[in-house]
Amino acid sequence: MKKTVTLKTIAEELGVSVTAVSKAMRGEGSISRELTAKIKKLAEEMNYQPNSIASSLRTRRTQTLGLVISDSTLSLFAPLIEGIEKTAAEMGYNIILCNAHSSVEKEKEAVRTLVNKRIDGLFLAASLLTSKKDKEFLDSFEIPYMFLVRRCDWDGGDFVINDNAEGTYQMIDYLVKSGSDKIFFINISNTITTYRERLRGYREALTANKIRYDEKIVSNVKPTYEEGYHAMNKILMKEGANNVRAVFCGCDMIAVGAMERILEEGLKIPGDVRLASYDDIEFAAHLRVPLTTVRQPTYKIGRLGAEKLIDKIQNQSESRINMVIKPELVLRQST
Amino acid sequence: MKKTVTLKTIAEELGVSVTAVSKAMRGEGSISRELTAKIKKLAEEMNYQPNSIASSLRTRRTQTLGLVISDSTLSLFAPLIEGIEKTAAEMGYNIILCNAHSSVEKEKEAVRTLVNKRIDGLFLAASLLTSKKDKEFLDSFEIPYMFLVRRCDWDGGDFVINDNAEGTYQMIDYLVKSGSDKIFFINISNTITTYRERLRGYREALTANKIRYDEKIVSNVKPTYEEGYHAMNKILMKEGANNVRAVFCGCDMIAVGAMERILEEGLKIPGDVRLASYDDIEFAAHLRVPLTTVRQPTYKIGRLGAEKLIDKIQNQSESRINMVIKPELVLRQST
DNA sequence: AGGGGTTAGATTAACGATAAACTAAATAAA
DNA sequence: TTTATTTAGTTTATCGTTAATCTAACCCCT
Repeated sequence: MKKTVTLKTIAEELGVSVTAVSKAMRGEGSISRELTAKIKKLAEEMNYQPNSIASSLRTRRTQTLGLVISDSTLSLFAPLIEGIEKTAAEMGYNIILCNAHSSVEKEKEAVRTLVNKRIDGLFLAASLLTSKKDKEFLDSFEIPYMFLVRRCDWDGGDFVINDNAEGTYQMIDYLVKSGSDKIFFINISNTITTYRERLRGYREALTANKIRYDEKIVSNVKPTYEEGYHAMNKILMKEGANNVRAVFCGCDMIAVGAMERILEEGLKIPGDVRLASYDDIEFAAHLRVPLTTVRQPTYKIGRLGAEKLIDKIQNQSESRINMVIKPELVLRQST
Repeated sequence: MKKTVTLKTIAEELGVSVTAVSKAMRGEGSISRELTAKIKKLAEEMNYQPNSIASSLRTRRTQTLGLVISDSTLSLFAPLIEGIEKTAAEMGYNIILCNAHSSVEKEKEAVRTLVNKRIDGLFLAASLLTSKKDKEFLDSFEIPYMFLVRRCDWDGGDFVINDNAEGTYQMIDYLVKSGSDKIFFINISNTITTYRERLRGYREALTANKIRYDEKIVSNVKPTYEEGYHAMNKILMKEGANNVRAVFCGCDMIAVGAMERILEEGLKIPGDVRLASYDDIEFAAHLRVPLTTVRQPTYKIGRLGAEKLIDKIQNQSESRINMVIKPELVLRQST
């Protein structure tokens, strides 16, 4: 085991001070061109690898951000992660990724671990720590944090989300205007705060179109294929296949399950049943029936979020970041 | 800005040494029950957050692993990442995620950055640094590293992959035995070393079934929807729609593009064209036509890889890890 | 009573870097 | 010529831990 090369190794070799080497490597302070060149050359030759840990301890900066994904399978968030990682990398930051597997306790644990690793900032994606009592917990660490995809329930927090009520409103409005008046709604479960905004959009769109809200055709399930499938099954069993003409799902994963069940029943989409949902996951265009859906621009949310959080870290700005991105209807074959 | 709470803060408050507090917090060494309790209580009250950076500097362990994804969009690797992250978390490690966006230089840069952050080990997923000349580069950092999904080209490296030749062989063999003798092959591009193994499986299966290998019906494209679509387009244009009866794609993303083009032509799958591919991505069962494919168990690869690498780190074992997982045929509607 | 062993904690010295303060020489300004 | 300023470094202290050594008190045994 040969000794690791540090600034000191280089300094001794050249008979200069450690500080001189440190400054030369960073191109900071006043070190002559010649000495800088000599130092860099030797560092290269010795394959010197700066120890970011030591540097971080001293500077109190790690150039690392935490990203906690809480509530869903990772694959739905791939574009979000990609957006965050890309932007962060461009700005000189790395990302530590944690998955909380839908557990509040795991999520808190992840936050603690990340804080202990002295991340410069934290992203909470689709977090479960959105209720007011979580604010104190998050604030206690005194690091900047930002919610993505799902917003916090208190004012003054930073977040980047899409306008769920608006997106749902537009979709329902479109469905009604194009001929559907009874729209079954398989919403995401009410443990996910977003469910409320989507429900609101649904109700407002109905009201605007003078259709009475009927809670008997609204259900709530977890955002998975299986639950979508079963929810759809329940609807078909209860209502009879002929009486289901339009279904709106709270997210694409649910819609994929519902779609499977509808096709299994021998029904045509959109001929017999019109099906729409929310998110626009990557494969929405290539599903059994290409899916009409509301696009939630997760990649963009990631990029914007990262940009803003890093800006905040670097400029210690106190300004609130409350971005609500307009969603976009994507009409495909399923309606 | 109130002062941050450190071991020293606690030690002074209680009039004991910093070491005593350190030991008590870790439950190591000999500190009395009473003092330990007192220390932990105060730490809790002061919301003490251990500084892992300082600890890492001293212990030369960061409990952090690097994961570099090189060559494809993140979403295809979501299960892999999930597998790695989950296992790592269970064993007390965090993951820093880097995306090299198909650039060798970016990948090297990512490795350097991670090494500088003193990760305890490194995963290279679908790496571009698999050729022999990259060995020296990777070895120079003196940290354990492991290839996932795509193996290195030299002996003695650690990797967990699936048996690409075997999987392809089985699929082609199945296609032939079930009636197809002319199987178009849209393989992944030859910049991806895996292409060779899949080609080998293809050829061996043909040979075993006494079919002559015809390089004119084999093409190579990047693993994207667009390139799959265009490759299929080229085939249809050149051969005429009636002369294409079976297509095997080097990965599912290519197949999704090819499928779209085939359906666009008005051809039925599998009636007119049988379509199969490799990977079994999450949505393979829910595509326009549910896709017959070879399952590459990426989640499992992630879990196994993480387990083995961490074991290696913790026990400083020198044993080689060369795991080749048997792939599995998943037969669906498309054939 | 004296020696050996344990227990509970304190002291000291790193880990590898950087910030802050300082110095000596060179250069510019008055 | 004298003073101020810049340049090119050095010295010292510190970031927050932990490993290694050490000490004092206590216990047990013969």
